[in-house]
Amino acid sequence: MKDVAAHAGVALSSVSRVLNNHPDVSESMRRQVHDAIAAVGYEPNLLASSLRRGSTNTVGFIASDISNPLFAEIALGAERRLDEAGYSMVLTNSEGNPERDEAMIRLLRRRRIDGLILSVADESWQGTAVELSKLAEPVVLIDREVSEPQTASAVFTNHADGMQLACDHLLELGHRRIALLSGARSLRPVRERLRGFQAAFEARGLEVPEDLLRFGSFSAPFGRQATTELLALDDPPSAIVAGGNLLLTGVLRALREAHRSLGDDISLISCDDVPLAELHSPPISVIDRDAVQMGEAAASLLLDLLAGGNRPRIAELPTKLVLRESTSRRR
Amino acid sequence: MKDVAAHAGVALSSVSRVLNNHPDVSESMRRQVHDAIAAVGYEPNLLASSLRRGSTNTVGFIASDISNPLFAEIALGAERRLDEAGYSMVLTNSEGNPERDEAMIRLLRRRRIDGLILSVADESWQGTAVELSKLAEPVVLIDREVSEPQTASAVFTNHADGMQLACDHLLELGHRRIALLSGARSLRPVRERLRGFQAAFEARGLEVPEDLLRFGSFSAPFGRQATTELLALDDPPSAIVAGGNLLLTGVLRALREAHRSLGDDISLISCDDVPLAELHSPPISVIDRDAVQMGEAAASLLLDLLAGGNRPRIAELPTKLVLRESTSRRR
DNA sequence: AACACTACTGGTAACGTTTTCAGCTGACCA
DNA sequence: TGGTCAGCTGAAAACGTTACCAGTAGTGTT
Repeated sequence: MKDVAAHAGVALSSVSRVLNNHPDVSESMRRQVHDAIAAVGYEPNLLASSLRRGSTNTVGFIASDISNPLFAEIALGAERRLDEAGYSMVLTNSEGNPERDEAMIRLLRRRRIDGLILSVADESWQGTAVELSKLAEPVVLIDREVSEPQTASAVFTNHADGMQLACDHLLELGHRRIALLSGARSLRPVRERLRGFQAAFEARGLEVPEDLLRFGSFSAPFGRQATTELLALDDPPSAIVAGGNLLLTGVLRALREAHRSLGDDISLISCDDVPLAELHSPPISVIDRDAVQMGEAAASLLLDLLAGGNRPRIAELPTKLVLRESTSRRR
Repeated sequence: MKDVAAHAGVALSSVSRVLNNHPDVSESMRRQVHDAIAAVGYEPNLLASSLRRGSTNTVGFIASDISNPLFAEIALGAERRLDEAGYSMVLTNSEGNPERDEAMIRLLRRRRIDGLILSVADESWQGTAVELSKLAEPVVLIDREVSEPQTASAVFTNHADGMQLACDHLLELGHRRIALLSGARSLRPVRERLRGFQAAFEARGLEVPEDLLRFGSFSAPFGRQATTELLALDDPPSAIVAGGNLLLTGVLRALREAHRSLGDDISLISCDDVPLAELHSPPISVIDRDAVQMGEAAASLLLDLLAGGNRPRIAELPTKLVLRESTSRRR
């Protein structure tokens, strides 16, 4: 910038004014400086600018698993919305590890991000709460409830509704032994889905098959192992609800290994629509939601807080049941 | 930091020395300062630090489509390796849009990243070359060849080999009318796969079925449309090779719509192993590669350049053919 | 002719670090 | 006793911006 100023024969501050298109700058000055910028090949230093301004125009996004297409879509939606508003987003990956969550929050805080969108790997992890409490900037949670920043906004999915619908559909088809595979109970979606699951049974005065509830992790290996165990029970389930696309792959592997015919021997509903569900034969029913829209909603809530809206807000997005051929009347 | 210094009754520079554990600092000083840091609740400002040091300890990663699990895995591998080396990675998404590539390179440059890993959306896009040429920091390309930074290292996949193997397998099964669906020719994998495809035919003295070659984009809609068109030909293909997981979903939709039975009416091989390929019925043969390893290799090459290795290097990773039941003898 | 006012410009002090340089102490040695 | 040296510490100058304040020139007003 000094070079530019010297080359244009003007003061440093004038260059700055041109760059930030401040109103108090004459047309001739503007031209002069722009010429000098081109001549010198000037490249602004955003570090210095951010340091001085006290804001980075950057928001952080911590995903718990970026290779899960669901999170990728959420990130996509958020980035689009933020981009429109002139913010840039830095995406990081905790790989489902709460300690990485901690480290990422700390790092982004020290990088002086203006805001944070995240979906923590474990809601009850203390370290995460500590790091978040040290963060003065606005926070938006994605499908998570944590104690610490009471000022945080959040975007929730109405998992309970979708699950109740799905479960009700299975009950309608005559299924009673319905299994539920899900992640750890320290995650909101897991608790909410369980709530919907129970509600469906209770609405009909039926007892919830507690022995068929499996809470482990949102991973393929867990889905496979849990399914194998369930199928080996004396009184095995006639229907399974898988709580996510990774669990689904595990379930399908286990079913294949056990030579069970989907939709025929056993009914299946999964959560979140992925190509695998649609293109499987038979096509698999899912409880779907709009992930891109979730990301957009999260970004909007954050932008609201960044603009000075200091009351935290909650956005709740719907789920919908997509029926395909993986569910059929109990034989 | 000033507060810390005041609280500890020492100089600013001493605090800095403690923080960067410089050798010239007494035990008592270290304790004093650490106590003050805890008391004051000091939080380092990485912007200031980076500005002064002239390095950010950050590398950028520009993916052309983060919701593609393949890129997500590459990013994962890269981030792990960089993390070990004390670098942090900021991930951005060009959404396959070369103009976003440009904008992202510019932004990261101005943020003063120490290095860049990227897979440009379009190798022949001028703007990208211009932005890259202005970047003094080391660059590693992922499966791309671009003119500009001659100093760039790159990690390539041996697509030609895998494709030749796949194609040879189909020829062996008696197929002659083999279609190839792929992305734009301005991408290295597309050219290389075509090369392997042609090589397989030429090795047997057969003519390449030029009318069955379709270059569009790595997207589901293109896969579907191209497949539909191919099936409607007077002399339709008896086998299809799909150049990626998104194309695959399009192909499968089109086949379903046309009521063709996979492996029976038509053979299919896809590129990159995804759960859909393995769990489809029948399971789909693929040309596979290790995406995580690609990311790690890219990071290693970059770290090498960052450590002062100024000769660009190329790493080539293998592909392997995984045969499943989507390929069968031509009837 | 003095004045106020607008429209612009230049100088300079921050922002929060790191790094260089010089200085101060005490120990050791001749 | 004086000198060298190691071990530590403090002061201050950067890094590249932005924002405040003061100033100047020109215009219009009374």
